[in-house]
Amino acid sequence: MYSIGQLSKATGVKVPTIRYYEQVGVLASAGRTDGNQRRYDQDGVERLGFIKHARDLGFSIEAITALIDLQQHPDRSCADASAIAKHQLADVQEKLRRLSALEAELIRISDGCDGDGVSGQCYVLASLADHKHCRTDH
Amino acid sequence: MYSIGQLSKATGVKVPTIRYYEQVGVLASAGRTDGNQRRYDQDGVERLGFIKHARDLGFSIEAITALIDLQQHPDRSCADASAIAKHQLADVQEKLRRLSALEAELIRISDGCDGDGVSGQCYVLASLADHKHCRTDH
DNA sequence: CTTGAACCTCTAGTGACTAGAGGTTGTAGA
DNA sequence: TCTACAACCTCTAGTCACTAGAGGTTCAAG
Repeated sequence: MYSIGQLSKATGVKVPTIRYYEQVGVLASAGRTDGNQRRYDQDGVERLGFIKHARDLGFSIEAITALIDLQQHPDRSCADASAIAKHQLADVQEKLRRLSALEAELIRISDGCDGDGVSGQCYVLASLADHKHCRTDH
Repeated sequence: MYSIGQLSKATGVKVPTIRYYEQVGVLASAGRTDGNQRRYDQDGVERLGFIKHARDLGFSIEAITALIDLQQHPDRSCADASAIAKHQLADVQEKLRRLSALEAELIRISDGCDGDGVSGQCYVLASLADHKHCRTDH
């Protein structure tokens, strides 16, 4: 059996975050000692590992709750799990697309000023003040 | 003179967001009518345009406040503006790096399951449960 | 002068935590 | 068995950048 601190070390998830996960219902409530402290078994370690891995991949708590629910019913269709993963992929790809445009613009802006001038002539400030400088849309 | 609604249309920033910007101090307080309604001049349009453009590029409100402060002093060195832009670029590039790794992993996970099986055999769920499936670190 | 769209302030909610206060429990060493 | 004290407990509030809604006031057209 693990205390919450030991579970935290085992999974790399901070103690208050574990309590938060329990509070919002993504992590099932742990058993308690007589003194009301949480105790976890190996199963608990695995469930939290699943959550951490999914969070690291950017899945929302809501999506993870749905995925865990599916995991609990091995006989159900996995169409939903597939859809959630594809949705998350689309989300990440959209963010990549947007960030690439931002990167291009920021490189242009950054390159225009090496910081040895004066604000009045600063290309960074001028670029931000006037969208027309921009090469991409964002 | 523009009312807050007209300023909103002119800049594409929502009315409550304009009030929020004023509240947190990134947008200077507007003049008021006798009836206490905000009124903006062309200068106000430009300042909000600057904020919007910078927000679209992902700069934090705090960074934008610093940039506007620099803009107000055209004789000051623009080293700080340059540093803020470079920092923002580094930030975006870090996010891009991370998201690219996530994308690769999510493609792998998504490709492993087309949603016509059963949860117990689902590659999506199996991958999330076990980090060992992963090709990249994240 | 009336109508109603647009304005005002204030509070609370979002997501996913993080920080801190104030109190209790578990466990190692004496 | 007692004593420290680290680790635990709950609860509230704060983070960021807004967004939503309540309840009341002002502006401008007809």
